[in-house]
Amino acid sequence: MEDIKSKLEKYYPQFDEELKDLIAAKGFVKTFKAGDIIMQNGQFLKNTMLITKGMVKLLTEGEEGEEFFMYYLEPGQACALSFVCATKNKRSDLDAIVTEDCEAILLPIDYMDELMVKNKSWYYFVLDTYRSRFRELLDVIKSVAFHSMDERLAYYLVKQKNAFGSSYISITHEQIANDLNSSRVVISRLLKQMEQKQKVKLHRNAIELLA
Amino acid sequence: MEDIKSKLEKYYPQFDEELKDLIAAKGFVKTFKAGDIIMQNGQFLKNTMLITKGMVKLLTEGEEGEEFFMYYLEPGQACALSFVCATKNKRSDLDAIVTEDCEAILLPIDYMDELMVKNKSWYYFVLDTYRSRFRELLDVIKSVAFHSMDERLAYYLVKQKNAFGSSYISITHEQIANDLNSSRVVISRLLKQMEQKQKVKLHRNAIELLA
DNA sequence: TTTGCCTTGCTACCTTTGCTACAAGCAATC
DNA sequence: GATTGCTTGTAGCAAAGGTAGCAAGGCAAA
Repeated sequence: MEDIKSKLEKYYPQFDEELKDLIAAKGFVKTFKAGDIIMQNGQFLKNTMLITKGMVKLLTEGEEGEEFFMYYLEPGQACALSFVCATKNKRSDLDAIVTEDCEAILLPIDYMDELMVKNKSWYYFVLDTYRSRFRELLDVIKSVAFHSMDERLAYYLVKQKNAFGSSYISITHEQIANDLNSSRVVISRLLKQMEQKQKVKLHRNAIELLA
Repeated sequence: MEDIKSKLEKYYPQFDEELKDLIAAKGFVKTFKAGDIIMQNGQFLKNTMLITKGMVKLLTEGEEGEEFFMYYLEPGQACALSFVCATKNKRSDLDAIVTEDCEAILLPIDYMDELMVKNKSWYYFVLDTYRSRFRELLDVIKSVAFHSMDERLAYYLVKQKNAFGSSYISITHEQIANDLNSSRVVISRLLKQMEQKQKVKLHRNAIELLA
């Protein structure tokens, strides 16, 4: 239990003592391996998840199983969907896949309503999570609606760089194509052009962002 | 004041007595004309808006002023953005334009925090609004990410039909092109194809959805 | 009635994106 | 070192979507 509390102190310092104690008492830690699917379209959620380690990738699926990358969740962040769905026991709309071995504190959704009214720091946290996810979705919409593939690719690479904190991005062209719902050939083509413009340096299984 | 309360009873029946009384006491009614811009990108929000008449169109803007339609707000609905931005006094990300003369009850955002903790029916309303708007954004993303222009056009027309409750949609090709961030020629082309497939009947300044 | 504006239809043409196919390169394994 | 599989580079082609330009028709104000 003390274990949970120290994790909360590290990654969720904005929580007040009362909240941290409650989560430490009622929550539990769960770990996931890279590749695990921790949430799937259509599934019911029973817990709110507070990420404390690793990285989770959120994506949406098309009718024919196409994927479309939306955003990453890092330590200190929670899944907005788990709030949304929690309250009314609704199904989720997104898939969440672990990209780096991951650890999260799970809190049964039964406590949600009570916490929202009783604890101010939780209330602010939830609203903040909503706001940032809402914003994230808006950015996604803007990028697809207003930008062509080359711009989206550049935006995507920057997002990767920020998420993983390195200009050396380990990824294949194929994976990028999946995330952007494009095709491998197109991505390779555009990356070549970017390389000619000195924007990236291409390696096998990796891309280096220049400047 | 009684006026406000009867409007609330009609369009927001899920509110409990206490909440309706409070809104009646602290809120005020404001009317807007078609074409009015009631919220603009970058603007601070001072009030939460509960629509009681007319129709408001939410759209996002690209860097070069391109528009992109997202969804409509009807009586009984509130702007999720006004919740999001309210709490932390953040700027809005969307534009809201009145498409049909509109009336709304405005409630200063100062009451938001208090209401959330004190009033359950308000709390549920806010979460519900979040969920439906979140879903709406997800649908928008899916439609742009996975579907070609002809499918998006069909989806758009159905959305219009549902919003205005009529298969006879008063709109020009140019306006549709703006909403979908496409071009007039493309929309006219696709509409012609739809007409040949007996899916629509084209009129001047209007489109009739068949079946 | 005439004038002018807006809407729609249509043509020609270009760019972007996507698909198929194939070759070359790297890496791991036997 | 040969085999196998995954990744990347390229070429050729097709479809979708965007641009420019112009003509015709409707509608309304002068």
